[in-house]
Amino acid sequence: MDDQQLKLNNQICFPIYSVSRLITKAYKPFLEEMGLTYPQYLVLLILWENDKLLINQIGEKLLLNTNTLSPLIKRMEKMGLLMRRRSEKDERKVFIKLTKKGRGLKNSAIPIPEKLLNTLLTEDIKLTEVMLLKDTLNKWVEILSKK
Amino acid sequence: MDDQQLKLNNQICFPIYSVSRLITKAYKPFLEEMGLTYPQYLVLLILWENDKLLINQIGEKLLLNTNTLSPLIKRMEKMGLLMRRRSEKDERKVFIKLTKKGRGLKNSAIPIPEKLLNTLLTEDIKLTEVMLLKDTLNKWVEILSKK
DNA sequence: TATATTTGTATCGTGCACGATTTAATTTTG
DNA sequence: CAAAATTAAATCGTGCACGATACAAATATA
Repeated sequence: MDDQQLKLNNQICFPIYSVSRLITKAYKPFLEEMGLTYPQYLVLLILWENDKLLINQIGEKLLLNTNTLSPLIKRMEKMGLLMRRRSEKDERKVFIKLTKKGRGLKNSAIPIPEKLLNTLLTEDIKLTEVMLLKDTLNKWVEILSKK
Repeated sequence: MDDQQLKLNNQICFPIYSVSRLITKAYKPFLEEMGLTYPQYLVLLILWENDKLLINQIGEKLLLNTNTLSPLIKRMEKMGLLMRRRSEKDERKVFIKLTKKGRGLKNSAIPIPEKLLNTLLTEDIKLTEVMLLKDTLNKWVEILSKK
């Protein structure tokens, strides 16, 4: 039976799934200092770039729906990182805005990308490879998220 | 403030995390026909290659611990895909073995890798790129899982 | 051979993901 | 304008992930 393609080593998804989890794990010590999970960190990254967003707009950027984001954002509200406020013009909309505390965390986050990069780089993983992978995967995100 | 590296587009982890979820989603229609989730499919891939394994051995291959695998495997046992049997020589060990049903699913799975590849390939994603990415990420798994 | 340590698995609690459904507000349409 | 359709967010249920802990069996050690 021609089952070579069913071997774990030949799968395309398995290494992506594993590397995703391994890199999230690599972030963990840095994020724990800030009391954040990785998805919460992603929400902050977006809010540091955009001061005021709807839940849907955050979802578009992270490719997550409200069934994931609503509870996640409520947890972040409870942590004092952000505020939720209903739009007055359209009561269906909920604007998300950082609190001072949420904005303040940015300073602690500044060194993280470089620290993470350093944990990735080894004899066998060069900077050019990381950058190439990043560009390739960003392209994939574009293509696959539109399907 | 030098915060370029904090922009979502410059993150290395975000595209990996997103592509991982997007590809898992691409598997979904094929796996649903078989009544499987993606992690369950991974367990089957391993058991199709190795008839009889300890939970730990499955975990080593998938980089998952028993706190994830134990309930997952119990669900698969309930679905009639595999059996758990305590070793008689060492009562701590639990051997996992496919049932006939679990072995039989392999035939339905044979076409999946090619189907999935076809949903990935576009004008902008060539086969060589997929293969290169797979090899790079497999190398990363090796390196990162040993840290 | 008791005791301590290690090993293999299971359990617990929390936080995502995500399909499906619900609810309420707004917009469109007959 | 009233009914239908759409939109934005929330909720529900299930299944991972994973740190921490528990527990029993096996092994090592004093």
